[in-house]
Amino acid sequence: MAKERVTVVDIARAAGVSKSTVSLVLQGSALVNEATRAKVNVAIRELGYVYNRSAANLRQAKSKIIGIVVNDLTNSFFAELAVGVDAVVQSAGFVQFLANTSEKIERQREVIASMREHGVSGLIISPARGTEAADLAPLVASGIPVVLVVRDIADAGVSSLISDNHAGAVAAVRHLVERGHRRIAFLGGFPDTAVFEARMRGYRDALREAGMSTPDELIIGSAPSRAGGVTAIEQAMMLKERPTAALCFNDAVAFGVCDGLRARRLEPGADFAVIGFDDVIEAKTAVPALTTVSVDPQGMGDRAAQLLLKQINAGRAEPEAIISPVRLVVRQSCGGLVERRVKEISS
Amino acid sequence: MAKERVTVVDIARAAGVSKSTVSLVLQGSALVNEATRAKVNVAIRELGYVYNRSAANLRQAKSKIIGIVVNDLTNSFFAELAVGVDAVVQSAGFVQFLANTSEKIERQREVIASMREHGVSGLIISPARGTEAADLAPLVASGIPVVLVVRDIADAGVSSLISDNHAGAVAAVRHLVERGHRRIAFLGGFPDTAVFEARMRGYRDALREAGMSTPDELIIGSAPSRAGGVTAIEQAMMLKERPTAALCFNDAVAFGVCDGLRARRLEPGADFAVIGFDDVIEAKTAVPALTTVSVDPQGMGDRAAQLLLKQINAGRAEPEAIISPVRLVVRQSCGGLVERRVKEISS
DNA sequence: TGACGAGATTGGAACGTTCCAATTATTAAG
DNA sequence: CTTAATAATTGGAACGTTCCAATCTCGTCA
Repeated sequence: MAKERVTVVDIARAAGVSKSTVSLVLQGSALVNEATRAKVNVAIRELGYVYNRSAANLRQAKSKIIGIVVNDLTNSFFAELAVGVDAVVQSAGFVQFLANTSEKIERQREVIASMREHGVSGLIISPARGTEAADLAPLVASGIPVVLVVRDIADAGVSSLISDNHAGAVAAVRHLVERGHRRIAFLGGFPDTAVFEARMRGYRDALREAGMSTPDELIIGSAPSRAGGVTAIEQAMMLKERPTAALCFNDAVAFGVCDGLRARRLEPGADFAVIGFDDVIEAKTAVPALTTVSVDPQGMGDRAAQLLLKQINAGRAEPEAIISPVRLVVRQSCGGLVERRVKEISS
Repeated sequence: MAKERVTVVDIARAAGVSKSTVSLVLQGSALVNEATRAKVNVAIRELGYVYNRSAANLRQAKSKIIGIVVNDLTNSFFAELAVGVDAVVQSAGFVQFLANTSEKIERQREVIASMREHGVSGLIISPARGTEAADLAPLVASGIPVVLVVRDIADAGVSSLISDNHAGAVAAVRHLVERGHRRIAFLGGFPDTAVFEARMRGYRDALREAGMSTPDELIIGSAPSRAGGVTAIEQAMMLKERPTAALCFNDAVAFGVCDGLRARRLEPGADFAVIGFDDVIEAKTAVPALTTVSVDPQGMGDRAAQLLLKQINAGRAEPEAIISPVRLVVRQSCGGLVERRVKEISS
């Protein structure tokens, strides 16, 4: 039984008013009398009316849809980011298109086009590796607000929200130096990304500041995943002069490094210090709990969404580049707190 | 500079044809002459035309949007499920609305309503805890195809795709029994869910089949998360007669159980056998690699999307209840393969 | 009493597309 | 050369909403 669609004129007829009045109550206008508003509302409920946003946003240009495109939803950092965005966007009465690009530029192009066709009123993008300003040019030319997260793109002319990768890496390395480490590695990540570049620069600067050299052999790239971490630490342990500590590109790599250490019968925290980056949700509950640079993905999604909504409401806003502060969360994986840890667990 | 929207009549004028013809080339009709098609296409490119789907789907009822609502996107199982859905949905020319309910019924109601307003042509739902058939009634009455995943709802009258939880649990417990375990616990999960019920029943049936009793003290619920796993194993280790093995509600719990074991200086795999459920992506790379019942979330998302698309194309299809087969993937965390593992790593 | 203004309500045009029926141009058959 | 059939193209109505300008109904004030 293919039901006929119920439209505003149906409910207008049922309530004995005009469709204009119905439209007014739908948007909560103050112009309409309490009594008629009530009448209309019961008609709406009785007929099971569902609002047709396609029609509405054909008339007015504002769509109540925002798009979010992420490069790897499988990575829990991005999943949490999406959750953060979802929360604020939803409570602002918007709904989100979410698309996963799997780091494929072509896919990204397609989904952005598709989102434009659907009339999204703003876009949050965590760009795929290798995205260039030119890829976004038609989008920004159309005047749709865009917020880049996690990875910035030079000269794209849009807002961005990235974490303070340099400062985070500096803080992490300082901490390791204070703990007495002298051979500190930087493990994981693709060297051709801006994020890698920033974190690695922080690593180098902190070492230089401590009067230490930064031998290239201690910088070992890999896929930014758990599996990548395993291979990176294996490679590091092949060196004649092995490192005693590592700053990892991200938490996933750090977990992989822990796995790799255990495979060699080394206990992360006690025998080798490891620090991650991002502070994903598992970092706290892992054993040993991961010392990491907290980026708070959910909070970042939250802020990105706020920024986007602000720009949507403001019409044509100037691009802002926000650097999100970051803090080192010291837990057990970098050693030094071993006594406290044992005490906690036995209590 | 607020650009004027470019519409089909603009490009019709530019190409010297009528808007009807433009519409025809837009939908790739065979009716239009090659030469005019080409003319129209260059006009489209030159004017930077973007198709307005709102307008299109106001006229025709088919929307090219499907919705997916999940109860916890933070859990990588669901994130992977969403990725699986995204892949097939996208290559079918659809785009997905994704919403996260965080297990809140109210949130779920809102997002489903919102998706209906946006005219989704189908919905994949992993229902929040406590969802009842009545909650979905208005949705199914409207005739929109719905596929339930992961969690089924009795008498909802819609299709469902759930994994064979009972058979998976049976296989896992049989495996532990064959390895000589006699005290086997069931750890984690909320007891009031259908999934818990099915897995637990499989656990009981397999024990009974082996002529073993199933003391209630060995069944310990918790949040279905890593942290929940830690508390569950702690509780299990308080017992006078400790278990020597555990089937966990899901992989997240299993990881937590491993964490908790290590905190007690017990090595998962060697000193205590643990089996998970779901086979999330980290299960393979963890150390020890997790023995688990493989549910293949991405594949499940894939199949759910296929099923939904089939129903969308078929118009009004009969609800199907698909039980997705499941297999036990034996890795290192349940012991018995310890020698092989050492060999692998030293090679 | 008439004019005025505030408060409510309303009809109709407009948004950008698709679809139908109708038209024109082209070719083939008689 | 006419007619029929086929291939291309087209104008206009329709989809369900919003918005504007217009109207209607009161009560109030001079």
